[in-house]
Amino acid sequence: MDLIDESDRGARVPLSQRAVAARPAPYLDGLNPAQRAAVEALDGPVLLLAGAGTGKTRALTTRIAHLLMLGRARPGQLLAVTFTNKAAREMKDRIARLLGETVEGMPWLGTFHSISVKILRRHAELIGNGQVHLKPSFTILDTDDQIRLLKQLLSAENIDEKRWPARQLAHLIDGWKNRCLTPSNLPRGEGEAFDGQGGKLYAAYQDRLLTLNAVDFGDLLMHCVMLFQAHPDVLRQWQDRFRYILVDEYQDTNVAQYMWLRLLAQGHRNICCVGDDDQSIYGWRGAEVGNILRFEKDFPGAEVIRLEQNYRSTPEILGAASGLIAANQGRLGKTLWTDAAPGEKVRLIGHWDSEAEARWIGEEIEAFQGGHRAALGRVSLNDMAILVRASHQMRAFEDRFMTIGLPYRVIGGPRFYERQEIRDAMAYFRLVVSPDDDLAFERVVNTPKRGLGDKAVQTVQQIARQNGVNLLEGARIAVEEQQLGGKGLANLRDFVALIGRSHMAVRDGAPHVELAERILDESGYTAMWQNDKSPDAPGRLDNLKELVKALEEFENLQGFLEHVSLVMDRDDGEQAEQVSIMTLHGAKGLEFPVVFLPGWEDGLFPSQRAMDELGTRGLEEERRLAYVGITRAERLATISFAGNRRLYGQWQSSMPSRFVDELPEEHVEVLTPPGLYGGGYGAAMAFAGAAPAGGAMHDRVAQADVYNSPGWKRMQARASERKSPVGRTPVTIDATPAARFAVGDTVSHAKFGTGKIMGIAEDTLTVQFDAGFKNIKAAYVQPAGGGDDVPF
DNA sequence: TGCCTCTAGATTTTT
DNA sequence: TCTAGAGGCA
Repeated sequence: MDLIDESDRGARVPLSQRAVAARPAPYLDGLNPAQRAAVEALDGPVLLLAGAGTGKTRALTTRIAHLLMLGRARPGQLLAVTFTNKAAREMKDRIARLLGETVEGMPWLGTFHSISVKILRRHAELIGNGQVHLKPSFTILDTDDQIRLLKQLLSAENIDEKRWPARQLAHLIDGWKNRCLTPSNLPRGEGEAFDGQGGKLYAAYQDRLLTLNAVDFGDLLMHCVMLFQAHPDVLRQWQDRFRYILVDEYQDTNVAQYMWLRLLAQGHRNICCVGDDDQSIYGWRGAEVGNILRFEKDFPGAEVIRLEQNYRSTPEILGAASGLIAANQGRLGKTLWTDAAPGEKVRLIGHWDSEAEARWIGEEIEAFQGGHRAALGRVSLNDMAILVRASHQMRAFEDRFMTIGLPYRVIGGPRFYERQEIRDAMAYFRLVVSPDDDLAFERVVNTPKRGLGDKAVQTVQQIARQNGVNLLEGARIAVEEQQLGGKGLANLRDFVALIGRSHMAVRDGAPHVELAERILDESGYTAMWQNDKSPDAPGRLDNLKELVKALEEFENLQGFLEHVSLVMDRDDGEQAEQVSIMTLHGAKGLEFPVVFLPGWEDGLFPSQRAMDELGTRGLEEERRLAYVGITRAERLATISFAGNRRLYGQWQSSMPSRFVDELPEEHVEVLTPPGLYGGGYGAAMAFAGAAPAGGAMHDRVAQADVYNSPGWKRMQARASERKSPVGRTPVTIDATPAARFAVGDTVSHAKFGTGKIMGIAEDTLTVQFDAGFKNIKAAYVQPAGGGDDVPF
């Protein structure tokens, strides 16, 4: 196999290029000295320690541009690795902008996983267990497929899935793969996990994957490393190819990724890793901060360059973040500084409960938006974000914003290709393209319902096994030999015929977009959602349309499937102004002028579980998360905590986060919550002071004092006053602005489903949903069907 | 087979 | 409180 493209040959730099290199490089202008050093230190290992907001991406992309402009490497000889597709795309765009559109794309700029796929497809036949080996057309299973496969294995082994859930096994196996532990090199003891069966099940799972000609996400990296280790000739080819290696977010690499990089970098030794040990927040999924802390030992002679000038935040925000992170041990150490003008201090406020917190933040956002904070001027909703520790915190904000009609967007949530309808449709396409895909068969054979339940599938599986064929073929035999009962038989016949027909169409090169639509229509899948009355059915149909539209960009179904499992992202177009709500993890790499950080309470943040499971290490990772949160803010950060929080339907009281006390006082302004009077500091200070730094934190007496203060009582009254209006009579005040509705009408709402209007006040409706009474702006609901006249 | 009811469990998430 | 999954019943 010829790995080296013609264009890559000839390392000597032609005169013309040298002349080009001698020209002044305008893209270097405007870099600060550290950034410039990062760009120009081209040879040998380089560790670029880039603090938050220090122009890391700029340095990285300029470095790539510089390498290309100097003719040190051609685009195909640069390996640039990121963690997410989004980061890869961003980097590509920025390089294109730096160099003008003339430079051909960089084929090896991508995520660890997408690059690994490319490498693996070229050497698939070298991966195997002696009997079976991978074919270059292997499919990539996602977490869902993985779990279903493991469930099958567990039930085949008669393991009680209740005591030993497939999810847990999946997690275990992922962990092993993250550390490049194959079933055969699993340390003794590790395989004893999972009721002594872990190692055995892992081996069975890997064998099963091979027979399915499939790999999971963890395999992509692990197989590559194994390939490199077992086949030095192959490794050498790749080492030779990649003259320069660049790695983004190095602090997030796991052991497998580290080994992968080390093997590849041993060729030219030109590896540049960019990262920030203070922003390592993915330890729980295998990332090893140790990789970055150890860099200089791993790559002797490494040059370490620190980017410390921050261009994002005010000195107060930086001061607060730096003060907090200073409590962590074992850092490489950086001191962020800025020459930006002083701004506002980080604000700290305590609330009575999580509802009051959501209410207050909603009011603040409206005030900023309206320009009622002179210092900041008008702030667009797009420039404000709420960053939470756990996604369940989002609900309070969603409920509140829905009520007051504040537009928001939740970032995160299930990705486009993880949605049920997308995965179903994809399974149809997979099966049509490769009839061997048994997992796809199982997913769609009874979706929509065709009267083919567990029993029928079992029969098909049996027949397939007896005949040594795939499930689709097994189904064909079952139909032929009439091994199934009435309705199911006819339906299965149609199903098999449809897939067979479509498979032929794919082979004959039929137009794939129409074909895809036909598959979804004729299988009854589209009809299934059209007949579905639930409020999210229309959205699902839209998603299916979007999926079909995405197909247009590919030449055929195969090409699409190849891409989608790794690369497909939901690109929610920038539309109207909306506040962003997201998790702290999701916010990494983003920045907003105004940031709210709610829920700073011990147990929630830092999370109890992180501390229980990982002790100090967990606590330090949580602290880094806090650091990431604060440093997202450009101009104003507001930290808040609540004395009571509803968790799983129960009200629980909580103490302010220990991180609150670790904030350097000089950069923090303590706000008095609305409704609290007396004492300049107000109850927030008393509350914050109730948690002495370190040590015995849960001082019930101090807490009780706070709760007995008049201010808190008043807040409590306010809080309960706003709770559900049940028990009060809804009154119609003025129906004109919401003229299209009348009391008694049935309406539907994106989140709450259908409900009945109980009252109208200007443009706000009081609606009784299954979930209870809600006050909602009329614009957020749709009339739903004829209002039946059931009296309330 | 499929609908209904009950129960247990419940971070963070990319690929 | 909400949800997914398991078991019971038509």
